[in-house]
Amino acid sequence: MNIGKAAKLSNLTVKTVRYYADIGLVRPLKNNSTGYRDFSEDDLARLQFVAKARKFNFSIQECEELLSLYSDKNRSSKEVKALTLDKISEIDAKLIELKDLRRQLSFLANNCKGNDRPECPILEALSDV
Amino acid sequence: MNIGKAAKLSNLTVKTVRYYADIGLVRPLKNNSTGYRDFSEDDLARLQFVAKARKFNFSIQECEELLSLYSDKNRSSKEVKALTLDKISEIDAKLIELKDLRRQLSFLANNCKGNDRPECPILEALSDV
DNA sequence: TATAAACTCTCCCGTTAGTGGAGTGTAAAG
DNA sequence: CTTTACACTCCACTAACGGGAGAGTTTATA
Repeated sequence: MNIGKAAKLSNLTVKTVRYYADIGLVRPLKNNSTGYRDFSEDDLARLQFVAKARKFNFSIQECEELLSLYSDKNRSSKEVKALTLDKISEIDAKLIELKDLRRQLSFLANNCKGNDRPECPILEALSDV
Repeated sequence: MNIGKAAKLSNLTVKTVRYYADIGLVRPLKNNSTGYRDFSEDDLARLQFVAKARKFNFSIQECEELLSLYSDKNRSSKEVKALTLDKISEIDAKLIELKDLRRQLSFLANNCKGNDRPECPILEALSDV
């Protein structure tokens, strides 16, 4: 199938699919006369897989690892689970960081009157070394 | 002062300070004979301000806005507070997204035995369109 | 059949906020 | 006087695409 159809069926943009082909995440055949890419059902499955994994915050490289595990019928579920747990840890770290940030910003915002006067504890905090 | 000192006093790398000078966030004088940048106390204050604001997740552009409010003695604290509240909303949105992601990944991980067998509900979920 | 619309291609630049390195010049210390 | 530390510019690279130009291809319509 052409790139437009592959994109539609995987919920990706044509640009993104072309990019994935460029970096070798999928390897569609190429029509010699037109230069058009020809995506197989397997290519489509990979695109759909990646589209989903990307939504789960997996990086492109991690998607590649997952894909190679996916196509390896002898893989152990252990490896996949490890990758997933790593990703959860990453998310946890980010959550902690963001919560802390939110706490600090809220504190500053709560102490700022937010009126027409220039006194501003937020700016004071930022300029305070 | 030279860039090394400015970097040290603002807890930034020399590379980063040079970058901030390149994009005009600070405008140190330049020694004509040596080409060395010469940072004033005011430049330093701006660097320190930005270093801190960046830790609060403000983008460079937002740092510029905050800086211009900072140097405007007639600004109203309202504007600064609005920027801060926007940032908090942004963080909230990210928190929701990450929590949801975590929930889904945990669910998958919990259902995956993580052993030497190939059956893996994580991969199944990713390949399931 | 002619033509217009829709689709595809490659190439290049821009995004964010810097980091790394090469090659070269300057200043301070021994 | 030489080594060392510091400074400079310029270029390339990062992640994951998006935008747009300019050109070729396929399909639909008049």
